[in-house]
Amino acid sequence: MCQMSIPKTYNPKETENKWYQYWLEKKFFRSVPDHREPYTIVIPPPNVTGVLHMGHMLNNTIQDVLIRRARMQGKNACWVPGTDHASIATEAKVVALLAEKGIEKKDVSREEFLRYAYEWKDKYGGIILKQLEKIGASCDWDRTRFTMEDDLSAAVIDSFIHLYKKGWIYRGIRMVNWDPKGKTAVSDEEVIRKEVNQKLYYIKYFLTPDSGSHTTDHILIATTRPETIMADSAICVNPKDERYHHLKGKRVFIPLINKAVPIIEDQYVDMEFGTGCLKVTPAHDLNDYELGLRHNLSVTDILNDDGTLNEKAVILIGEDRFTARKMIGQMLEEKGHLEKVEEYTSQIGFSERTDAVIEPRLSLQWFCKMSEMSDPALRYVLDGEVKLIPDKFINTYKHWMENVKDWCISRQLWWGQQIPAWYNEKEEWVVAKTEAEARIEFRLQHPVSPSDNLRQDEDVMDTWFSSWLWPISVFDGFKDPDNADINYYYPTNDLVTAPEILFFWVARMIMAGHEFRGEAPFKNVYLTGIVRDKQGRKMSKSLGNSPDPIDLIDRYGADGVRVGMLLCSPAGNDLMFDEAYCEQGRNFANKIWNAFRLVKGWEVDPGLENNNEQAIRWFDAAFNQALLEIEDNYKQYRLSESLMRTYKLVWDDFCAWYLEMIKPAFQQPVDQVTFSTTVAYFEKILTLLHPFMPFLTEELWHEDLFGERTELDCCIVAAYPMPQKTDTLLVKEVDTIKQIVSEIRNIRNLKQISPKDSLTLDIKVNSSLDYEKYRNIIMRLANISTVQFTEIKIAGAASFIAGKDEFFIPLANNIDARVEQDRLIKELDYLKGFLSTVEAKLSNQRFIQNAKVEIVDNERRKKEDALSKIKILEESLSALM
RNA sequence: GGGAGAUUAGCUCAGCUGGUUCAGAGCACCUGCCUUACAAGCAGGGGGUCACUGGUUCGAACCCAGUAUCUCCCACCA
Repeated sequence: MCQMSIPKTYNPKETENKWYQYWLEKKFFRSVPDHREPYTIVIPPPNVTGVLHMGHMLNNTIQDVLIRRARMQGKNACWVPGTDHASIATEAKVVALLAEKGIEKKDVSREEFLRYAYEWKDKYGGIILKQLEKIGASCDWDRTRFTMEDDLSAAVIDSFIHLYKKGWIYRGIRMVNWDPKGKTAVSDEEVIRKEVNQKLYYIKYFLTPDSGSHTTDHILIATTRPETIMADSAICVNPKDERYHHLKGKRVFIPLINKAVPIIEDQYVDMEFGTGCLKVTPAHDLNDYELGLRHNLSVTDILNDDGTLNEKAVILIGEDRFTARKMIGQMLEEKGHLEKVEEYTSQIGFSERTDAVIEPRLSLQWFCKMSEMSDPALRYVLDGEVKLIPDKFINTYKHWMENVKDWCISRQLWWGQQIPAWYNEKEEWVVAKTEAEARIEFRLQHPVSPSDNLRQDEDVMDTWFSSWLWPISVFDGFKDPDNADINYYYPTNDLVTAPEILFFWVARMIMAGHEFRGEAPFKNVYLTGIVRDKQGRKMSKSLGNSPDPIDLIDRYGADGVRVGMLLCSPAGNDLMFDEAYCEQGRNFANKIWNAFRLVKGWEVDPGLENNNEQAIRWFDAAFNQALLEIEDNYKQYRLSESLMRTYKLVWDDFCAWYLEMIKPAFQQPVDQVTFSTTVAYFEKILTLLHPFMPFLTEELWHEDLFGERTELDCCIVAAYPMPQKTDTLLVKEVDTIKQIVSEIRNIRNLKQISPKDSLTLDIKVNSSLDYEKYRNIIMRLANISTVQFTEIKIAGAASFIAGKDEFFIPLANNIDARVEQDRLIKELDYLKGFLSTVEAKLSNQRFIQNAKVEIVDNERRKKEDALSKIKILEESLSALM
């Protein structure tokens, strides 16, 4: 037989690369504006130096499913790929690379450093996009963008100037989150808070001699940061705190450096915490800074930008802040200043990118005002113009938008777009695109100031200040605001991203969309779950609990991994990933492969008549019913359920039932109608499967079973099936037939009758179902040699009821009357119990009065059904006795 | 400290407007099968106090209140 030439298992390795290349060659991913309806997704640009992890795998699989389906539905599907320059992360990597070569960042010029950075980017920048190809991502690669390429950088600069002119970007000294490892400021959103075990030091500050008191010679202060005592400007107590009233206006010495500072009073101090005394360190704590402003305190910054102590600290100059902390602890101990040390846990901020402990630091930075932009951005979501899926994120979004603070957008880095501000020797400055324009600006704004030796701001902008423009800039909406692409593709349709960057990115894109295009950048935001391991831990490099997606693809095939990924991705929830899901995906691919082998092996005898009409009609109905449910799930972005329904349609309905119904006996030919219809069904199934399993479906699509294909006749662009009217009655009838088949198989199992031994079946029909139509199907599926209709109960037979009808399998001497009896009694008991609950309902006057008519009618029907079944069972039982 | 969500079979989850024989699916498990498409398979089967306690209702997995546990987000308590 010819099927012998086809391997028994599907081999993804051989097909995946072949078809991906073919799709590329034939430009199926390419999209240009035309008359069709556009369907657009912009990729959340991965870090240019990144490698594919499970989060990407999930994210991009979802995008690919959506884009492939849209493409097959005849839309002009455009998926724009690209990468993000990720300033801190990339710069950190380049710094590390230089360090390996023994070079320090401060020893190279900006130009040299950027050369190294570009070298690194060119070497590793493409990796993640190549990896996306492996998963089958059908991006329009001709549109690949990079957030730091010239055009996109220009967009960043333009938007900066635009917002500056509006007064929404300003420069100022503020307390910022300082990353001492990256040596840069970061935004509030880039600070990750973690619970950390710390020590709470209780330190004695002795009163100055002129403050002498009869009752005390010192005041006790609790702090987690003893290394900052040298920066103390005051000691603060709550004015209501009677314990310290007598110390008001007195002064204490800072231990070790013996600097005198005042004791002040402020409501801010919590009397319950620690000793009720707070050391005020305006340079190194946001609250203290504000306290300092209120009380006119001096600000002493004792830290360098790398977190070491500077000369203002007086002692331990050059030591790292954490080393200094331990050393100060010891020194205080030695000098008798340390009362005690307690264990203490509290939340500490860490840098998102470098994981360094964030240092609150006063510095001169650029900020973007958020209040004007957050209002409209909030409205888009509240009005439903931008849908968040799942919608539980609306609340979080709202809360953030209503409490958003100004955005620190300057970074003390070199990798990124340099801030377009220009300074003269007097530190006066203007904002302008180029030095030449800056000079002009200077003459306008500072006519008497020198403007020849201009110097551009050293800092670059936050990466998110370029990625928030992404949906516009990838279509050159800044460079050429009225071009064909932006007019056609913008606003895009769906954005698929992780909830972690809802504020970082999504919210800001909506702001930018509104500000620069007057329109939100997308209609739907699908927020995926977080990929976790079986124990529920987030997958991360440091834990080493994340499988390599490429390795998974090697082992299970891209389709298998895609299916596995989606199977465990309930809409809106985190997903507990387990490789077993990939195995299930692989097995599914294999199942389809083997269904193909079966059909492929059939030979057609044109002389044969079709006697599978009912099966054929049924599968058509079953397919349509499934399709309706699948479509409904897609509409709600329940991809996992959409896939599961497809899975069951293929495995259960098509393979387990339909193919078994029509399958010709071994080495027997099949009739033409059955064959052609089955091939057509198979083809339809391939289209339904394609978004999930692009490679396998494309491979099968081109098998000659499906006839000649022209070059461009590919599954990737085949028409996606449209839901038709479904014959639901037929589906219901076949459900009954399936039940009958299962009952017979069950009898075989119980009586240990081999499936090879045929049986006979007698049916006592009490309903209106026309079993004649299903005679063939029952005979084939249950291996029944003859089906007879009977008016009376058959004695000495295994029996069961389906619907209202009775079925008998005569089993000569194989019937144990007792067992039969027990079975019947059990069923009877259940039915009687059920009947009594129904009757209880029906005899309840309040139920009759209050319940809807349909519900009451239904209960009556249930009662009748139960009664007639009970009657049948009782008769059968008495026949047995 | 504030807010949001969750809790249904061993695991991962559906269960939509309270009402159909409603307690489901997939996987896992158990039993029997290498039945010429597929053992990555076939057939059959077992498995649940719907977290707990009350309430509303003719009727609650579903609505309300409280309790417990978990997850996430936000927040400056040294």
